[in-house]
Amino acid sequence: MSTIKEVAAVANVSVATVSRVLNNKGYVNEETRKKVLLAIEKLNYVPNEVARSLFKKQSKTIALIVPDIKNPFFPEVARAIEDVMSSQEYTLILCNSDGNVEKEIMYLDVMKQKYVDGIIIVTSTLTPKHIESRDIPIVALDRPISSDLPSVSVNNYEGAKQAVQYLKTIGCKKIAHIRGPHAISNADERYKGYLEEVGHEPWFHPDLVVDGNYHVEQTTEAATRLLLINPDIDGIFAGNDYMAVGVLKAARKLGIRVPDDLSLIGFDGIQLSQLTSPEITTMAQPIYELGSTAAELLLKLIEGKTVERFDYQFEVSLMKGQSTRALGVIPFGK
Amino acid sequence: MSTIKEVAAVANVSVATVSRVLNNKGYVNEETRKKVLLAIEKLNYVPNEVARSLFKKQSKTIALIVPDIKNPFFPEVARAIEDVMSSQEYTLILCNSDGNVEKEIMYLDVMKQKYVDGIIIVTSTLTPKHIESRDIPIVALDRPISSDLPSVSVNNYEGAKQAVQYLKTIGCKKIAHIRGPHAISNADERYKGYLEEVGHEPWFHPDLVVDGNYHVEQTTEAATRLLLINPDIDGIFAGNDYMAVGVLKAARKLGIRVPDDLSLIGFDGIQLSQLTSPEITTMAQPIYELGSTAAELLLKLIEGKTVERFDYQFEVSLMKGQSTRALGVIPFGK
DNA sequence: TTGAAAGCGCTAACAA
DNA sequence: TTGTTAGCGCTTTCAA
Repeated sequence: MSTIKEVAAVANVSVATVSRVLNNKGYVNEETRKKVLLAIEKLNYVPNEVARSLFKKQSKTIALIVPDIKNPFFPEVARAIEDVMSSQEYTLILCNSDGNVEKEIMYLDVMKQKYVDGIIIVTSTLTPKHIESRDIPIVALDRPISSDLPSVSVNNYEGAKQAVQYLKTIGCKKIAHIRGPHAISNADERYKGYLEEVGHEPWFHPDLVVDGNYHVEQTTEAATRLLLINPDIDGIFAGNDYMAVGVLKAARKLGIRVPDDLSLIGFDGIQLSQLTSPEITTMAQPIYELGSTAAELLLKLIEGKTVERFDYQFEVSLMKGQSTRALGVIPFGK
Repeated sequence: MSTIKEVAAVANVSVATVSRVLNNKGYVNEETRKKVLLAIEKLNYVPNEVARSLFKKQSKTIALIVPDIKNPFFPEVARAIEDVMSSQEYTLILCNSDGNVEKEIMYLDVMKQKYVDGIIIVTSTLTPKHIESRDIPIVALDRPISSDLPSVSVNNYEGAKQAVQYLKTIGCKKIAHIRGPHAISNADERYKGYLEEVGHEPWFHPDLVVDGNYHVEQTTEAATRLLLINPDIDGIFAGNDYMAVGVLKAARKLGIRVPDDLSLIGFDGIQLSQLTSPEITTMAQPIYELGSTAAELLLKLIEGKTVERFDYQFEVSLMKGQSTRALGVIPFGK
């Protein structure tokens, strides 16, 4: 790999001149520019980004910290983020925290050491203190950290209400909820939305809410128990699509037909929801847009531009699959 | 962020001494070391990795180039790679190439510019020439580039044969194959394995092989047509689990019962194969091990260690799900 | 055992 | 319009 010095030597100019043509900055004679370009071509020269970073104190690199890239929600946002980043010549570092504070902090510090220009993080455990003390642009994704920190998420509460309303609309008379982890804000919001819609129904009972913990296996077990104890449940709102899959498995095992006997609605709109049979009706987040918005917001923060908004909250939309009864269709045998 | 200079000033020593204690290199008096450590503590100092990189010509960073992180196979390897990398204090850059040569080359060059220490790549289009001219440690994952370039993959041919043999074992009399893209080596190998097993059967016909192109929708359509034209097909070997999902959707649409009427086997063993109902029987790759092996191999290459092996080829193993008939069970109505 | 100083490859004052 | 030079923060020779 050749250096700017070598280019300068070949072109018979100073390194400053080479730097000028490289960055299109400052005056440089057209003749000279050509000479330099020729030398660059000849030596197959590309500037050393590390040296540039050292001087400029920025690396054209950002980090994405997620709990686990294997969770199918995250590859979708990661792809969106990488798309906008690479279009701006930025590079994306991927980190898996397992939702573990120590790992999150470790990554934060390592990234800072590497002069990473900014960070997008999905966390339920980090506090504003952790962030502010590190003074590096950060945007929270999926789960806001605090109201005065940049974040991109969806209206989980409203979305959950709409999900349950839809189940009511199609005629469900007893609706259960498989909820996500108590420590995660979006799971709480969705739970609250559910409660708001059904808490005052005569049939409502707290036992209709069970923990799925965002896991398929745990959900399958929990849903199996739930459906065994309450055979009259005819609607389930799963806290996310991943858990909805678990419900589907439980139903199949028990011989309960979806949607004939049981209507199921999920949340997220990840690709997986469209891969099951039946396809899962879900409250879809604009996942790609979440990622790209977070990326663009971070970019603005990095470039010191004033941002008009700090917290973006998108709405979710009903995506009808085959896991819910069609409107007005009376199920067999009822 | 404080610098080594400031630490030196506070500790009242030279920067060289600070560097020595930082790196545990060269002689340094126990007293002096303590002074320095104290200063470091006091200033909350962490060394600047970029400056280090510039000097050492290495960045403790590697890149992973995959076609698309949204393809559920890749998050699983990415996680494995990141696990071993982060345990060695390396950082992982993620790139999506969409299987596009131009993008692959672009990323290769950008990574080189960033002093990335090595690259793990999943590609069907890059040639040895592209790699060698860039002289940077590279290991090919999932798809070997050439026999003399480091690679980690599985025995696709053998795996495919075993898949088809299993379908025969459980009594399938007419077995079709949904194959992956023609340009991808592993899809070809799996196709060859299938052919080897059934090419000479009296019932075999080239039309039993259709293109799924590693896409769910395309597979659903192709499988629908296939099953409509050949209602006597009782076994399908899908080129990967992703496409097997498509077959499942087609079967459901047509009212064909899996596994009662049709036995289905996939390839890969991604998590998705266990999320469908029925769960898909598949030839499972040791995905995590593939990733971690690639990572370890790359690390050795980076550190200039001699490697005993350049091409790792793992075996796949049958993972029984519910998409294939149980051995010896005669299906209803036959 | 320690420090001075050169240098990694680049950018940007400043001077010419 | 161009060149000289200091400096980004670090490591490592070399000399003391």
